[in-house]
Amino acid sequence: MDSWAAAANAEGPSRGARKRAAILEAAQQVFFANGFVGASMDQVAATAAVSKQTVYKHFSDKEALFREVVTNVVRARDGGIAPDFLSTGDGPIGERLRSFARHFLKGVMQPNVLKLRRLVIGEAGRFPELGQSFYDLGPKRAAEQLGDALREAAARYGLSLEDPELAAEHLLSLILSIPLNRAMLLGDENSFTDAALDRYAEAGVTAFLRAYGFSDG
Amino acid sequence: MDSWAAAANAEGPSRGARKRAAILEAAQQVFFANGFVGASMDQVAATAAVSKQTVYKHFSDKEALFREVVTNVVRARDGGIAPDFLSTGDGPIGERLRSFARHFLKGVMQPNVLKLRRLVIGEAGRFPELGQSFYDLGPKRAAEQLGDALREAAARYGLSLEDPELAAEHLLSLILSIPLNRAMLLGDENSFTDAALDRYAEAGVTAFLRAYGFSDG
DNA sequence: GTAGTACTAGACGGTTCCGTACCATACCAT
DNA sequence: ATGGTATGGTACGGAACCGTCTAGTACTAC
Repeated sequence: MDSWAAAANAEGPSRGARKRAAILEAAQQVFFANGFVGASMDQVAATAAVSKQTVYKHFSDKEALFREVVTNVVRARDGGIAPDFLSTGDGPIGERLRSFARHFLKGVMQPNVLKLRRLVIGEAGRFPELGQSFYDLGPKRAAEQLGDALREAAARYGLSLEDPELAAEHLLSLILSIPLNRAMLLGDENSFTDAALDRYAEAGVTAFLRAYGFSDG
Repeated sequence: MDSWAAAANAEGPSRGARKRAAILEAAQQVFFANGFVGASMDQVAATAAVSKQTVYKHFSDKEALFREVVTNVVRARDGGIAPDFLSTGDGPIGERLRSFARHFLKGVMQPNVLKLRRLVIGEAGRFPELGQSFYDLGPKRAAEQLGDALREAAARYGLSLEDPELAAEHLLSLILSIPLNRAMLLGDENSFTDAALDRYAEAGVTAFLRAYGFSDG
């Protein structure tokens, strides 16, 4: 009879879980648009089509909700970057890096990731631990994983990388620093086409290959 | 008798100008610490040791004061970067770039500049034109000026730079992307020593010279 | 069906904040 | 000295917001 109940009984999330998810998504939207101080709990409740009481039944207060939103998005973007790079097996280093760079840059430049980054930077004073989480699971992880991959690749090419993680950070800087910096300061309307991002990826990889002595291919 | 009045008559700023400056400095401090929404006008007045009435006599409202603070700091850091690079005359390109890189990185990583950047990024949605100003007078100008200098230098070395501004942005990325990214996300306590910054500058310039075919020296 | 839980809708106290108003006081040119 | 102006101290209206509370309603499990 009740298809909702049936679906819920079969496999769907419980009512509470559904409400909770709706609140988190609404809160993400509101916090992304207005920042922590600028967002109001009434606005979150209204956007989630939920009573304010329900919001406070799921999250103890505004700060807790904010932390949940941020760590939620950070975790969603988790999983690391290594697969992107390693999946292409053992082709020529240039193509592997270019493929990785395009994919990675597209990922980092997604609107939600940009909004999260702006939010975390803006609230770095109020929530230092969130900045730390973002850094550890984002740039830090990327540099570590890419550094490992670069060391292997360099060995295969008979090159010695004395500081693979620094090399990785240089590569990441060359790839995404230009568009990311622009996006941070100029807002979301001023976004990039995929083709433009690909050009930054290509140019960054090309410069990196020359800087670190990899023969292009 | 009245040394203040005498000084004021001789050369000092008027009383109004002094109050205005005090308000701007206090507002800078309060906005940097709490963001636009988080800062209160009462706090600004108290920090400036000034009545709130006086604040509103000099600045029409909170937004106007905020804009003044930001454009003020942006202008203070104006003057461009070209002098740093060009002043060293026509020595070897490697040394000129290393000297420039150390100086430039130290400038960008000053606490006030970092705080301003965080503030502008955090409020980019509310004040897009401030992000634009910051970008135009900061990264944009730096890339343009450095691009010009690089084109000249390349010509002298018999190299052809097909896109000097991209090369300049690559150099700037290599120099400051790593510490700047960290500083944005991890807050001010986690700051860098001058020696650490110098290492980033050196490593970035070294990578750049190899990437763009300049013989090091 | 029925008990128990989750939810809705709205009001409320307490607080904060913006921008203004009022009046007394300190400053400044003449 | 003195009149006019800038400022200090403070209170106030109006609004927003957080977190709580109260009653009534929908849903879920048994």
